Amino acid sequence: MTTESEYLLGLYIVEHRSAPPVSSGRLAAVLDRSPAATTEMLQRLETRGLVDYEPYEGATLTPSGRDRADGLHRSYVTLSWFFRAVLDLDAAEREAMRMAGIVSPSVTDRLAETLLTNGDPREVIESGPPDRGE
Amino acid sequence: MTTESEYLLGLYIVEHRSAPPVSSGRLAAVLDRSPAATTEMLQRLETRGLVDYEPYEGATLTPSGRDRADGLHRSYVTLSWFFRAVLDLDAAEREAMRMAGIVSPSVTDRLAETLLTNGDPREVIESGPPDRGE
DNA sequence: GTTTTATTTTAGGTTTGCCTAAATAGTCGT
DNA sequence: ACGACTATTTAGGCAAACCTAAAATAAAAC
Repeated sequence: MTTESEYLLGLYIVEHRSAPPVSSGRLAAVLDRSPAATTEMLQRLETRGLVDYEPYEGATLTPSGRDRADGLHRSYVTLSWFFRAVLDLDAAEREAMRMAGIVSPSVTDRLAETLLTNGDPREVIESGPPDRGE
Repeated sequence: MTTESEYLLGLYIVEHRSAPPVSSGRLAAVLDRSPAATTEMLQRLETRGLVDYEPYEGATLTPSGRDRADGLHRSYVTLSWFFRAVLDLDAAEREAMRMAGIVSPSVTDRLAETLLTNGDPREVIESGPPDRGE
């Protein structure tokens, strides 16, 4: 299920940079996979009700997919922030993305809480686009 | 390569609880896999030079495998400590184990550094058995 | 020293995810 | 409207891990 998460998060991020649907090629580039593999996965995600997929057009997150992606994005932002602000690591963006799908919510939730309590709060949660109109 | 890591770390931990070699069944129980899957993996690890494997006996980490496992164990201890002492999560042992094989060393290294600098240092690095005679 | 029991291994099969190459569909210029 | 180009999809394959059931082996019990 962890690969699935990467696709969902990638989709989420791309959807917020330019309007959906997201083409296979675009997503493939972001995730560093072949377009063919990406198409295949998008089709799989559709059967799971997580995206709407239109051949030659691209994919759009369904409400259910967006839910999942939203949680992943929250984790991603938290991790990313932690890596940069606390561990002082740049270039850990990609790693944060990978990890968002792997770490259990209890960990990222607690991490976020801890950061907000002990650290500079502010743009932790709101640093990404948590939603935007259809 | 992440599954491989789990096996190496499991092997490392079991080797330090009772003397090697580690049987398939024992390792299977620790990693929550079927004995058959474990046997198969041990054979694969042998072809990669990471363990010595004796049928019906079990596996022993080679120097090269022990090197790898040692790094993983260091990460594991760091993560485990972080989860418990900073995030105040119990029962994250298993997650720490899983993550040790996934997080890049740069992250766990920096995490360890940061903990040692800012937190209660003490038994962070030395909390596990970092080595013991053959 | 057999037989029973427990463990380990092999056999056979499945799923997931990826890739390359070939086919197909859309798009744009003229 | 046609051809050329580009992007996407399908086809065919492969590798990694896992599982269950059956066979083999080792160890213990009698």
